[in-house]
Amino acid sequence: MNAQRLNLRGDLLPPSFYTSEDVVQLAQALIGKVIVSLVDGKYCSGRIVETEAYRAPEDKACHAWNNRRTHRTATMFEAGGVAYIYLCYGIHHLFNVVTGPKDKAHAVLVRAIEPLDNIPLMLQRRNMRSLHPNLTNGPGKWTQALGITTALNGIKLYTPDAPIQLRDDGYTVAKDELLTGPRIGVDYAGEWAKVPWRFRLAQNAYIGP
DNA sequence: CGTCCGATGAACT
DNA sequence: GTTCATCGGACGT
Repeated sequence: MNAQRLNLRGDLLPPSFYTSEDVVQLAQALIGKVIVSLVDGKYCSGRIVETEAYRAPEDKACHAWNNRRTHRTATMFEAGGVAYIYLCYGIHHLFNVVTGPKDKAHAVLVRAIEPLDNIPLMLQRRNMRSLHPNLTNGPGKWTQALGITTALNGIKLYTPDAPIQLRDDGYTVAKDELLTGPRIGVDYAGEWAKVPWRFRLAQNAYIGP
């Protein structure tokens, strides 16, 4: 699909956006950015409203904790700007933005988006009849709505014809609109379960509680 | 090879 | 509040 002809909203984030070693700051910077899906020749998009930062080697909640390199975690060690997508509970495809330089296993989990373009397509993929927050208000829900699966693990997010793209349409987030708290579902990680690395856009209908 | 279990979601009571 | 679908990864044997 030709991304130019589609007149996608905003500007593609350049590779330099992803190079910072401060994954916690990048998790905040990604709030408000647009994620575009061009899967199966169809276009849809949404605005990122909830993220979490994961940072190997020290972060015990990170799959690459202690710099564990396996077939699954290999993608996290690549240079920033690629997708790390893995299967959770055998059902859900969870999407992360890999950040930082090569061999630093840092990533931002996108937990929720606000739907923007082609909502009928998202409803169809989710087997829903009408717009409701549970269309895209969870990490396994929004990926289903956008047609994202592990088949796209490792793709570059910054090329103009990529099936998943991150874009900046000028939307800005004020400091007092950014909610901060501990990450979800990582109780096994001891002290690392408590670090405030989860970020949400305040007052948005698609964020989790 | 066997077992355990997860960065979840949906359908229950 | 609870249960469970469903499967690849991780790890021990």
